[in-house]
Amino acid sequence: MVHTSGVVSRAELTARTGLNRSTVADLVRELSQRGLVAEGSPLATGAPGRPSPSVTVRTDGIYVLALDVKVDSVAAATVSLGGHRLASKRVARPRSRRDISTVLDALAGLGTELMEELPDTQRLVGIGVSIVGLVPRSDAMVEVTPNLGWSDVPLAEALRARLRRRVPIVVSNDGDAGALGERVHGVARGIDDLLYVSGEVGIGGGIIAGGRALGGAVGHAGEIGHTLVDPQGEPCRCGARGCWETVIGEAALLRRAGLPEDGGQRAVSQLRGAALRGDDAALAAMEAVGRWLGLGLAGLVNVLNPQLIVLGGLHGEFHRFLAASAAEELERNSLVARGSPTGIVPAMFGVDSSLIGAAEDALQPLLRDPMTWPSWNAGDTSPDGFTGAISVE
Amino acid sequence: MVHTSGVVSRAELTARTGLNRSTVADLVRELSQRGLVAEGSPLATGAPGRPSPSVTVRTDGIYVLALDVKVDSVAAATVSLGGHRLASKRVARPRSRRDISTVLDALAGLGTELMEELPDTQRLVGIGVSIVGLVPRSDAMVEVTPNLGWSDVPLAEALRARLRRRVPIVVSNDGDAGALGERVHGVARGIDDLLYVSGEVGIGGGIIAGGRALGGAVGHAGEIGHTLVDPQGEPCRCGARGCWETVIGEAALLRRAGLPEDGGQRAVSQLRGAALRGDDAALAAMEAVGRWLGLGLAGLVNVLNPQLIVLGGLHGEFHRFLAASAAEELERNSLVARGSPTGIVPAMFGVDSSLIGAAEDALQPLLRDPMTWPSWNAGDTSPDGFTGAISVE
DNA sequence: TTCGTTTCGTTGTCTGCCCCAACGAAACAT
DNA sequence: ATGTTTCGTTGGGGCAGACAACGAAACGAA
Repeated sequence: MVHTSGVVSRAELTARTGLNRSTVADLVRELSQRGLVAEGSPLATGAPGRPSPSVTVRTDGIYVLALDVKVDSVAAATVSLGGHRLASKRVARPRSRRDISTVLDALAGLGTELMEELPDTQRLVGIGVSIVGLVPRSDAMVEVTPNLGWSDVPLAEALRARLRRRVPIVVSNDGDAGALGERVHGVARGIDDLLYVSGEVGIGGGIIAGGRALGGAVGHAGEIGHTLVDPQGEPCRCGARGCWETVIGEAALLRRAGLPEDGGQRAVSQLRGAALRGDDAALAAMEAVGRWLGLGLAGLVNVLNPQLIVLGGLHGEFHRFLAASAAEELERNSLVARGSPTGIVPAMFGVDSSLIGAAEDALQPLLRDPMTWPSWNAGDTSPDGFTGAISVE
Repeated sequence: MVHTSGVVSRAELTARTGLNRSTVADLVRELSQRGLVAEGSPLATGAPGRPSPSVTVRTDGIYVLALDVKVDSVAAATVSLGGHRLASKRVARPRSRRDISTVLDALAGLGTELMEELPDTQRLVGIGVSIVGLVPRSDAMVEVTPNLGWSDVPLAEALRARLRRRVPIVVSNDGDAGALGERVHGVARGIDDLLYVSGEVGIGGGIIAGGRALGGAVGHAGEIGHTLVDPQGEPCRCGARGCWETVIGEAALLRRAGLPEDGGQRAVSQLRGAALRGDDAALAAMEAVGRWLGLGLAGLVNVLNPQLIVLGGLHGEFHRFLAASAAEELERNSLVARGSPTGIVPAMFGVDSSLIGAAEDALQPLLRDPMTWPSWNAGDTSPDGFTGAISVE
């Protein structure tokens, strides 16, 4: 709770947990002794009564490394409790290069660089990786990434060998991580039912239902880019025909705007400029993609009834140009949306939602049980650099 | 756990709960004192070691009344712990009659009739109602039932007035109830990720994800009948165009088979007969509907990644005729299904899945906390007939 | 400024849930 | 007949968190 809020009064913790004042005091003391939170002077509320001391996350105790693999770029960040990015770096990478080893080397290099910036007293507790591809829940083997051309990559192992840190490495799907990031620290804070759409070259998605990530039987849920919207549509990379991705993906958007559909980031920049200038073709392309976006969302809203739809990546960036037509089409085509108003908002973290989500994933074990986790007092640095459980995943 | 299993050994309860033997013994003793379970002689297992006594649900202690409103029929059942139907009755009703009061009178009459069959020692603890329509999570007001022509019906209140029993009444959507029923006592027992499709006049659905019902923001999730499958398709009752329902619903099936599309149960019977005889037109209709079924399922599987798909109602009945083509189309069109094999099976309870689910809903408060619930020993029958919390919903 | 009110932290006590260990009982295997 | 395995039973104990009483720290009205 302190992690998601950043700062909370102890009284508020009491109210929100439903625990007794004494219990909350005990817990806060213990967390404080472990170097995870700090108690501060009361926040001026203006309300009568004795003021309650504030509890703040410490950003100088522990941290996690977050890594992100997209089609056009890789990124890394060091993230502390509270979701604060201590440092963050994203570098473009040529789309054509399919050599896995090179990508992983670059990624690990980025991560190492950022970790070395931090003082020795700050301790790494986990590594979270988000990648555009199917990631099963059971292990860290990435099964298929149609948009990268990879398959069956033991990502966690490969990164462990390069990073040489004895901490758990968790791998998750780009869409799932984005949803998590936006829910915990972004625009969807506190929202229990949300749909996150990450539009890039392909369309990914992440679903949070009833406050929990929807993973499905093996963790493959959320592949919303491959829902059918037009049985007579174009063939898709996935083998089917008329997938949503084929009408709202980057290629479709560029093509409609009269730009080269494999133009990559350059073409997207051109499109952005054109749209901002009010160029007719660009705006028409946006509007048309917005309609297909809304049409696909209508089906998803009927199935999932989310409270909020968060657009990440491409569609988040172009939210202002396509949200209106998407919302209109959603309203027209969704029985559920008519009875349960569903907002469509851009992601707070832009392309970095999944990076924040990956960090959150890596923090999970600590957050789930901060008390039995080894303590990170500045004093007791173990020679090994890591004293906790050494799990592979 | 005893409720879902019917009979379990105490040792198995220990293993499955992770609790201590002593604790389990205590709990079983208390449940037994409350008249909810009975301890029996050990089941012959043939394994070495001291045999463990069996624990059975008592079917003569408490019961719930389950009610079900479909387009063509209404049904009632009295259901005990363990999901045993003590009595059950379904009556057809003319589809044209839209008079709400008449339907509710008939339904309440059915319920009263079944309850009066039971001895006075058996105590009613709740009433569960399933209905084909949108039911918000927050209250018992049924918002819209496109297929019945009702809107904004205070169903719980109306039934309370007719049934005159002071127990909680819970109302839920037909699809959600069906999914629950099949999961707890039917073909999907113990499966944590499943999609239930109830094909009738309209197509309803129920989703269980991660072991919990997926309700969405206001409880409207699972309206899978209105996902888009063909933007150039026919208009649907819901206001959109090309909904799944328009190509796999009863009307579509009958039309393809050359039967009157509003022929109702009679026409469906004719179709069944024709299919069983091997009539070409009937089989071709089944096959075509199976293809559309699989196509729609492909999208849903991509989004939800269920472990199992349960076909209820019409499609459950005709499973043998359409499952093959549906499975083929699913495999072809779903990226997720290819990596995570997804079975398609008919519902165990046929049209009554939702009836069992409604009963399960009504049992929930008792199951959630059987210890603080008032005890139902034969001795302490209160004059009022109900001693527990008197909640409206 | 003073005093009542409100809200909160602190401390000691207590309860309920569950674990644990030792012992004996009831089955199977040899 | 004896060892092995699995289990129920009993008494003891630990721990999280509730509860109640007291004092402290703010605000508002006189």
